[in-house]
Amino acid sequence: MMDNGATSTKEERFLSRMALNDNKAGMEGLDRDKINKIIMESSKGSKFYENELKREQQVNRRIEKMMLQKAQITEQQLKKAQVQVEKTASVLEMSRDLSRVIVHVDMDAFYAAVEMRDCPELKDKPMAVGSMSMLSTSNYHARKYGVRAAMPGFIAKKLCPNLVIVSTNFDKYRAVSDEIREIFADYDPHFQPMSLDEAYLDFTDHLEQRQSWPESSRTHRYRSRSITELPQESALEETDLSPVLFEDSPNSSLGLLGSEGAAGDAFEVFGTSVEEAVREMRFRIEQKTRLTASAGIAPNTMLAKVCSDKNKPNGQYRLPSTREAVMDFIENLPVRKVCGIGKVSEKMLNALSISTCSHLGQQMALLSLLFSETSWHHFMEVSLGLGSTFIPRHEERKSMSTERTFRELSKAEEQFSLCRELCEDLAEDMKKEDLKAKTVTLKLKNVNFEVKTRALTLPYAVATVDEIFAVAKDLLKTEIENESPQPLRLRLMGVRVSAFVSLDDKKPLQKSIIGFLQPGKTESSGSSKDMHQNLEKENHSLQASPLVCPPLMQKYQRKEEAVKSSTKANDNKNAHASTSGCGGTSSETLTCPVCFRRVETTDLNIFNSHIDHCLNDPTRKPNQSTASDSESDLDLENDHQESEVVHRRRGECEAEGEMSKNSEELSRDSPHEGQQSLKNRDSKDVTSQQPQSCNSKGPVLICPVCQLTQETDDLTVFNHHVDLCLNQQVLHELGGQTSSSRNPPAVKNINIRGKCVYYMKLFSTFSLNTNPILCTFSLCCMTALETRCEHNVGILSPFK
DNA sequence: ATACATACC
DNA sequence: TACTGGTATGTAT
Repeated sequence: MMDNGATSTKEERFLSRMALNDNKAGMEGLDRDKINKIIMESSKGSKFYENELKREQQVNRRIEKMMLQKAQITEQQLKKAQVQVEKTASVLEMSRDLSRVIVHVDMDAFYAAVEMRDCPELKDKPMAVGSMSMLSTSNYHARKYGVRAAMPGFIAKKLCPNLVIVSTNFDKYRAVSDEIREIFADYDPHFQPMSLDEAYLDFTDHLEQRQSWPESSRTHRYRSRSITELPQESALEETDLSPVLFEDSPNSSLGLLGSEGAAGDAFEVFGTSVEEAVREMRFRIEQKTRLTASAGIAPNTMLAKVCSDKNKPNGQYRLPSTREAVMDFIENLPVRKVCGIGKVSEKMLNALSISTCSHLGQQMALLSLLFSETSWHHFMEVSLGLGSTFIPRHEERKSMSTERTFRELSKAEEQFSLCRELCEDLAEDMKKEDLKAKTVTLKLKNVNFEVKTRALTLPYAVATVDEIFAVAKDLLKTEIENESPQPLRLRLMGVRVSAFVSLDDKKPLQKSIIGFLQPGKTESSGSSKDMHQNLEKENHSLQASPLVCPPLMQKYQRKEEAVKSSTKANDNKNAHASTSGCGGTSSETLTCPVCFRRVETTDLNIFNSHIDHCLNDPTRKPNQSTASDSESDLDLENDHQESEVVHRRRGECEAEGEMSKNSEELSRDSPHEGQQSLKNRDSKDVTSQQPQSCNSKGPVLICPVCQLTQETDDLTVFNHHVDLCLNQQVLHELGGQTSSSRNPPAVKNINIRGKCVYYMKLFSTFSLNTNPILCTFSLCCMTALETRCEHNVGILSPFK
């Protein structure tokens, strides 16, 4: 009886893992039960099935644990969590940025569409790209049968016996991808490709310019059919493939359309609205490639991604940039649609009766108690309809790997030679990108589909076949020995390298910080380009997450970029300052990133004290100091060093909004750990925060942003104040016109903060253990940085 | 740092 | 017959 019960539960739960995923476009209204039955019948008893079952049970245990935890939560805890969550929400809310226009473009059934285009026979047949073992994608016809990506071909065949399976032609897809990317670049030169067929674009700048474009610049011709390589089918194809016009287009210029028959001369004029611009882009894609794309338009990437799916295929959807529209949109959005919430997260959330984003918002307090900080922060952003409002430039790669699946391989000898082959392939790939890595990971999957990884990090970097194989071989050998006298029965082997070091020098980091703080040194120790690269690298080691960049700092980036040109214009002056000013003798001094004065020491501890002082002393702020000429030069010089590197870097990730957010949440959300230890670590500095002038009664802290004293010694409260203050200042500053000389304080403060943050960043990189804490605010920055570095963030998503 | 899990295309 | 491959990141130890 018990057995029975357990078995039936097993089966039932198993379904959720194994069953058809019909949340993709083109899969609505299918006979799920029938499809699932076929899938089950095809899978049952296989090793794969058994393994999936095992994993499913693991997830179930995880859920049970979570439910147990949930049961132990008291009303009081929940209430307290609710307060925290609401506070965090209000801070997040303040950072909402609806000013950007983000577009997510996604080709429709990409590989399948390419194959259909090139083989008209396939046009009205259900087809898929891949193999009997695995499909990459299927056309919409096949989707009606439940055939979809990531399904093995042999099961797909059972669902749809007439299915035609075409093998992949990656070179072709890459070529098409290059074509569409050319078009993307016209709308956003910094667009971010997510795969061959998908990209995020920031349309904001394009739209601004577009307003003043003449019609001629917005006019695009239909593909000239007489030149088409496939003349006889092209007429058919055109009607077939080109539902270019959409009812939703606001000012559709139907009247200008050429007749269907007339080749060559037909053209269309597109308007200046977002919809028109995106429609134009999709039109051009189709004319150029004879393939269709779908797009989503929204104020951030997370939403844009969801929107692009909404009217797929060959459609687009715009989510207006108002809070109301966003919240309405989110309301009934299934959590599974959100990038970053997959099968498992969905199941866990479902167990808590959460299936839509509005549920997510309603249950935040609970979620904050049951999930990790990163997770619930992500949930929180999702529930508020927040996401990344800028397109992060592509980060340097963090790993490279190659793996192969094969029929059972049990002989050690063969395993070693396969391992070597993999290393050869990998070394070749590494060479193409000039990479050297310190970590080698071996991946093994046995015939029961159990996956194992074994890694080793070396004190040096490797790049050649022999070097990599030497490590991989050892790892493999250990595994074989562990299993002996049984052989390892493998079905997959893979080798991955990670922890890359930059090929040129890879100097000790300590040197770089000195270099950075010694303006003259840039010139003397190498070209500024080298410096740039060094810093860039260090930067990358810190760039935890390319995904979620908070709105505020994103703004900085754009701002800094705007400033960059003017900074560059000062290059002459800078060069002058650093050579004639103090270039040669600066090896004994460091430049304070707060006051920009030289500090005559090379002792970082002393220097650190100076900065402590500076941060707490308003008169040291450059905008208030009596900026003599020489100081201005220093200032510029400093900027010169930073212009290329720091400014970009700032924008990239160490977003200030994120910092305040992180620190804010960190300090409150993990009272046991974060806040407590922070406070302990900081107690001395809190005291030092107290203004010398005001050594009065109650505890007082000075806000580094508004400079006003805050009558509290509660770091959480103070922290919150600083966050609010910062947000307000930044928003105000950015909301207003260009920073006229009328309004320097805010700007200056921001800059100071930027440098301060950067400074902290360096320090956290170099693990300077002595006096790492400069002041409460810096601590927040630093903590936030550390948090970032350790936990990364995602997404926003997609990604955040 | 390592291992394993989740997610995305 | 037959359930991928590549990359990044989150979670746990």
